[in-house]
Amino acid sequence: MSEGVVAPREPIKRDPGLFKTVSSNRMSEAIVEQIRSLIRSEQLRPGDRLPSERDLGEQMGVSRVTVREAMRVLEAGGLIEIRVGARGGAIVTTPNSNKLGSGLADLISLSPLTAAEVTEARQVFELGIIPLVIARADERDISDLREMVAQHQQALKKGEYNMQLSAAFHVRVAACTHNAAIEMLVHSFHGPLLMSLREAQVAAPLMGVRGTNEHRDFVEAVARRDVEEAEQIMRTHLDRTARRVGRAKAARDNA
Amino acid sequence: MSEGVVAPREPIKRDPGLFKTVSSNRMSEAIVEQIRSLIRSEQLRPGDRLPSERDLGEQMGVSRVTVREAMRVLEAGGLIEIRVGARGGAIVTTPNSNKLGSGLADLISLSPLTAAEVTEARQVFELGIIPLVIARADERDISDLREMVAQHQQALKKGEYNMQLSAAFHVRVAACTHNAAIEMLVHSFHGPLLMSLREAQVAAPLMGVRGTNEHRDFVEAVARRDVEEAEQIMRTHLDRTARRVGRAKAARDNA
DNA sequence: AGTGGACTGGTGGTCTAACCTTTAACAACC
DNA sequence: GGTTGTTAAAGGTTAGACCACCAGTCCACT
Repeated sequence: MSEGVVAPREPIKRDPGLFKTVSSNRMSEAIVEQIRSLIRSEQLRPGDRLPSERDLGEQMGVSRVTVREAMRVLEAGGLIEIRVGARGGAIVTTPNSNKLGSGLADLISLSPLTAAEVTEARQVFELGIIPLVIARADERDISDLREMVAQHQQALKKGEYNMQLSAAFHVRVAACTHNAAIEMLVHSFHGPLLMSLREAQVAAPLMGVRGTNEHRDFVEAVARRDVEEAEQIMRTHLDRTARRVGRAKAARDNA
Repeated sequence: MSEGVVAPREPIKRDPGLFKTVSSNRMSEAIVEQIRSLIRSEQLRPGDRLPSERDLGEQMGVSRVTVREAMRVLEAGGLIEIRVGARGGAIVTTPNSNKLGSGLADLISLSPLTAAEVTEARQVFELGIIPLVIARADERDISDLREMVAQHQQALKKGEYNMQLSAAFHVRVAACTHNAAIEMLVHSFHGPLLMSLREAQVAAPLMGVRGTNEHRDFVEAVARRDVEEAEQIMRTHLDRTARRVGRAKAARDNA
């Protein structure tokens, strides 16, 4: 009797992402979504200025505090920039990989990822793009790279070579793919990584000489469209970095 | 006369980062920094509950509104989770790749990247990790993958196969590298991609059959530790996806 | 004529003090 | 024993006020 009738079924568990879970019933969140979608649909473009908090609140029928919370979220997400004072207000930012990189850096430094893991991911990626680099690098790319290497070797002689320059080289190489996503990823790899490698750099000042030489050889391999050689050089180059990360970590662990 | 005397020099431009630009003066930002550093230094650990907004404001000598803005920023950054109701409050979250991935997805989807670019980056990365996958996949990984493939083929028969399942497979493959950074990256690739592919999926219902078969073959290649074969299969698999993205874009452009 | 300084209006930043909504826990009731 | 109401604690929202900041304007003094 008690069993047969309309068994009290479990709440539906399948299709967990079906009902757009959404809402959270937070007005500020709704505002965030609205503005975000306006930006996404390009009805709001980088450089545009949003109405003032007071106006926005009035137009949307919410209080200023609620609008402000939405602004905080959008600002934290790097979508808008907020300026105070006359002619201030919220301004839609041009999304750049810097923002993305710094956001990434924050999350990475707070996440349980180790520098070794990130380095390995970077190795995989930077090696993987080499065929694309070689297939797509044009004259401009190659002459840029050659010039960059020359400058770096100059800087090295003056003792001004540093990780930033090295990072710039790797980013420029990635740019040879003419794929903004790849460039951006490599760019962000070199953000948090720099932080965790700065200590390592001090302990390994020789990196500069070998590193820049490898950069030079790599560029020439690209110029010759020699995939094998380029990969070989880059693999060696990145492996050394990886080992350095490993050593830095070991040193820190012992300290 | 008027030229020679104490030329009105330009304001000093060198050392642009000398005066540390005085940060923000925003109290809420100071609170964010304080709590963030508490989390970073592990004085606050995942699962810990922060004091209530009212208490926090009292302890820090600021109003509740200000505390709330800080909470919004921390929440947006994925550092805390906020629950309403009794025993609610701000809880330090365990940083997981989901949070990071969704943040990434947001930035990617708002940046001027095309689906094709992201897809290509994904191809590079997912192909690049295959040697690692094969080197490190253990028994557990392989049996998990086999089981997953079986489930997906079941789902396919019932017409319940979808992009989410496919994405889950690729993420599980990445997890075989036992590198959290790699897993996270692949995970985040499959966020925005899903969005841009949903339309494509409707137009290409056959994907499921071929796709799951390729998944199956790939897993067996991994089980045999056959790098060449695995790479070959995955390359074909990803190429088809890439072409589908291209077609979807073309269709959209024509519409 | 040119410069410096005060003024003004609009903007974000913060505060106060209230009220509403949601939720877990507990107590009371059937 | 299970359901249901109550309560207290938490976040969510509102309204109104005040302050700090900043660009532009204008005026007085040099």
